[in-house]
Amino acid sequence: MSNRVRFAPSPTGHVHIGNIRVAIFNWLFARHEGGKFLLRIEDTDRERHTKEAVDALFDVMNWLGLDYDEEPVFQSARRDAHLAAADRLLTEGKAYKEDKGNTGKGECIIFRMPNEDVVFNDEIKGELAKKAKDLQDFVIVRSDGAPVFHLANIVDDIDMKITHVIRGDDHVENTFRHVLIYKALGIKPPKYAHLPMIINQQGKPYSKRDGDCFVGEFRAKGFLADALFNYLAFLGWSPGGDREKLSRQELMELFSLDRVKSSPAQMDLKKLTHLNGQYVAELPANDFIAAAGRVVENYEWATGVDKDYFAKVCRLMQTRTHVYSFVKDWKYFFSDDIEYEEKPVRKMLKKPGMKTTLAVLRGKLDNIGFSEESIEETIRAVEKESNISEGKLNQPVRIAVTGMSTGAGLYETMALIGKARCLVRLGYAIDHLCEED
RNA sequence: GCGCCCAUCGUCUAUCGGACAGGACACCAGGUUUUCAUCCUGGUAAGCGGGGUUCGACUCCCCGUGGGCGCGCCA
Repeated sequence: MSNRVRFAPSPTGHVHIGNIRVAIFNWLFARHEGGKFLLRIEDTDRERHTKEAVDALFDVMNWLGLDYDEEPVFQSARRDAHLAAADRLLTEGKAYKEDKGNTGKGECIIFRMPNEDVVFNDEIKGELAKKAKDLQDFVIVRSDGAPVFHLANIVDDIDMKITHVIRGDDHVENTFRHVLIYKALGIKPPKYAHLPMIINQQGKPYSKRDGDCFVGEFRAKGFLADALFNYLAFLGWSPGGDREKLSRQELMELFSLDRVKSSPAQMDLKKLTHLNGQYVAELPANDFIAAAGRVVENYEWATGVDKDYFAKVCRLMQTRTHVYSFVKDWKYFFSDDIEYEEKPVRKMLKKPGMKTTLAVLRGKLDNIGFSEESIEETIRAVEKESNISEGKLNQPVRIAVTGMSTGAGLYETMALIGKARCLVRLGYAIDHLCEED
């Protein structure tokens, strides 16, 4: 029989990065093995399960290309099956009823731990064992009649014929109990593989307070699904070679559980950004234009931009856009109300003689055709006249024209922005940013 | 507290008893670009500590230390 794995999230509205990585590993395993990747929505925690939360989950999975093979199973719809299993355990004496702790809430059903040690072989961590004395009886059905996670999870896995349970490290302790339930039910447990956790900058488990912990946030910031997928696949796993940028197809072919590490991995935003930049750079120009266009819609300075002009800006900026959010710095292409970086202004513009030099340059630029070549020639000429070494005038001009110290090639940028605007900005810099000579 | 797990450059990792411990991100330096970004080259940087086992340990074992997880009528 072919392998069957499942991703079994409890939808809360936001999909956590750690959770989605579990989904990715399950997906990769299934696709590598030619098995089935199934989805089960564990929506039994009534108060948090909403239609929106489930939709958000589907949306994220779809975005990342995590396609599943059969209709998703909703755990809430399987209550009868869970309860039937509990009844069976009850009649066979493997569980009992009790008002645990005399709460007055009524009787719940409690699984009776057999007095025996438990051992299972984890595909990643190796043999894991637990002494009988370290395990206690536990509730499987609440006094209000609702099945508890441990029971529901197992009964569903059995019915879905799950062969490998690939989940987070935080479930290791549960597994000892789960193995015992399987045994009580007379069913052979699946194989288990526990993935190391993802930790934050402080080396602590990722929490909601860390920011950047939901898939939606990465998407909103302009990370590409393929890049995030690639990056996450390499957290806690590596194929062993020197390559780190791998296509989904390659990842699928290379993936195996025995190369998953068992120590936790820290998320590195810089590295993700770098990887993402590589993916962005090789995007077809039109895809980039379309995506950047969607981002730019968020800024009033880009309303009503000319399509051709925008395409030209994109052509200039694509290779230096590591993440779409960088588009926020494109304002100077579209508006004269630019924001100046303080430090470069101080360093490059507030220099003795700069005011005069820029004024001379402005005067000359006013009389040329404003092609890339002529702009360059003019700057060179002014440098010579003003006794400035070659190339040293570029940065001051860049700051004056764009407000920033980095960007695309200066001449291309100026030519694109256009003569009129460049002159206005040069004028502003001369009057307001330069030091009096 | 008890139990289980984990431990290589700052970070992600390779190594599966014998190599100058390799790569990537970040960082630094140089080169290219008469500017910026890319790009190229080079560099800094690691086996938690202590015992064993062995001819030989990052690798195997034990003890510490540090960290994580679990010990719910949450999932």
